[in-house]
Amino acid sequence: MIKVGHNLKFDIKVLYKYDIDVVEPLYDTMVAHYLINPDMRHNLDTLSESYLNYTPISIESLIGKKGKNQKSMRDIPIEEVTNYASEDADLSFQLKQIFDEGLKSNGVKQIFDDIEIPMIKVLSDMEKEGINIDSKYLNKLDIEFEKELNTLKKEIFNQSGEEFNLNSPKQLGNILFDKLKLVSKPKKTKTGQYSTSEEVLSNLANNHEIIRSILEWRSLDKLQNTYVRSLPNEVSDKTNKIHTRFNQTVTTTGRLSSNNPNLQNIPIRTKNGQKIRKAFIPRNSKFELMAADYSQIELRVIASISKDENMIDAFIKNQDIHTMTASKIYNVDPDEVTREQRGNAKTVNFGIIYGVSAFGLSQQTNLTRSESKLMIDNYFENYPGLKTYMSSQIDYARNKGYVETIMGRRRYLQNINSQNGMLRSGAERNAINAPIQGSAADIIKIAMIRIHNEFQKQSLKSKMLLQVHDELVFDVHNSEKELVKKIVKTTMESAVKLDVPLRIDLEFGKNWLEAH
DNA sequence: GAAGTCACG
DNA sequence: ACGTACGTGACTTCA
Repeated sequence: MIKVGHNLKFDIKVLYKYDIDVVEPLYDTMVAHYLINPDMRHNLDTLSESYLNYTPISIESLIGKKGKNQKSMRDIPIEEVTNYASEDADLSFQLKQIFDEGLKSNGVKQIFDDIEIPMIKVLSDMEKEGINIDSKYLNKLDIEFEKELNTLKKEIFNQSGEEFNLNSPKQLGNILFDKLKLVSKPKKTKTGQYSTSEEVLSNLANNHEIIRSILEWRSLDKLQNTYVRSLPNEVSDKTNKIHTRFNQTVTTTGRLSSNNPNLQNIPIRTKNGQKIRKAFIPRNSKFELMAADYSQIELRVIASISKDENMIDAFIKNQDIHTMTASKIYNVDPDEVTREQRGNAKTVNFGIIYGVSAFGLSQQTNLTRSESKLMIDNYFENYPGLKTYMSSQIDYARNKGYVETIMGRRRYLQNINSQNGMLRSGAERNAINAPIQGSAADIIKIAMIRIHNEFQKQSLKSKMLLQVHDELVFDVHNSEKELVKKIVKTTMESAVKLDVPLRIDLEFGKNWLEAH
């Protein structure tokens, strides 16, 4: 019997608490509408108004306005709740009839049936599983960070000659640019305030000692507030684990997002950041964490869909793509590519995925704008297939009004024919980026569904816990290490057939940092 | 609630 | 000539 609902993942998780396992087939109208138009809002009230011309009973009329006086559903007479809940079910059922048509006419029925609907149970299971963290360790880290922050704060106030609120960009801007007059023409934000962003401050690092201290204080303060102090508060009393929520209908490209807390932006790039990653641990001593991430998935996707022979060749030969790119654009032997050349090539490769501009590239490198332009021209001469592909994407978007991923997921581009040049070029960058980012999302979702199925089929103790766009994190029982490794590696690498191989890196560890 | 900033892919 | 990298979520300040 098919279960129709709006945001079924929520219902599934509630019912799970009462030991009720909701079995497929499922039909989720929130997910359906996300595929029909990912850019729009997908809440039931809005959809009901725009598709059914009906304004539902508001939740606020039942339990009151948001705030501390808001009642709970428990406090409401059963008759009222019944009325509200049945309307909810009815609306979702009515929307189904409409979205059935929409899914078909938009060509997204298959991705709905084969990817997004199966993902609901995969994500429900990941969320209810949760991940273990070492709160004691984080509390120790808090003390360590606190000491360092105090030292830095004293230095900063000494150097600025007065105390102020370091968290206030406004006050900081006044100190740096009015009082200390670090530059004659400070960069402003769009509201006219002095910009004190990391990007601006880094460029001033040699102008005054205070800058280094501020940058260090900023990054440490961020880590302390967002992770070290917050994560322990997110641990569930019932399970002793952190249960993030994976949003399936938020991004415009098909990626997931994660919140409450966000576990897709746990630090890794800095030394201090890595200390935080160490706090993510297996559930007990019989388990280890295992992380498996796709290597260069977005570049492999663009190589394959653009059919560019040079880029395909590099991936088939399993060469370092950034080194190969540097070798081509600087016209030197791969062995003679310098660190700087490889670094620049890497930036261009990323730029390609985002829809490069000479300006953007010059911002990200130490190249001038004209050097950047030469670099890009040179790039396209060496990867001519990419240039052709990119213009064909833009043409396609202009004609059809949307672009699509390898699995047919669409993104509509309202501004692709706009008279406003800025809006138009923004849409053009989306026309290039969305199919790449979105295809990578399709691929990892397919892998997740198959891995989840296989784990269930074999009744494994090991569990999939997290997805971070191109990475999956597992809690693996010691007795299943080899088996799980094989299932995950094979499934991820064979999720789809491209013109280039898909490769993954996979490691075990006693924490998330070690598994990376 | 918007703006600014910064953590991640 | 003009403003620009793609996609997110969380925290703090300030009007």
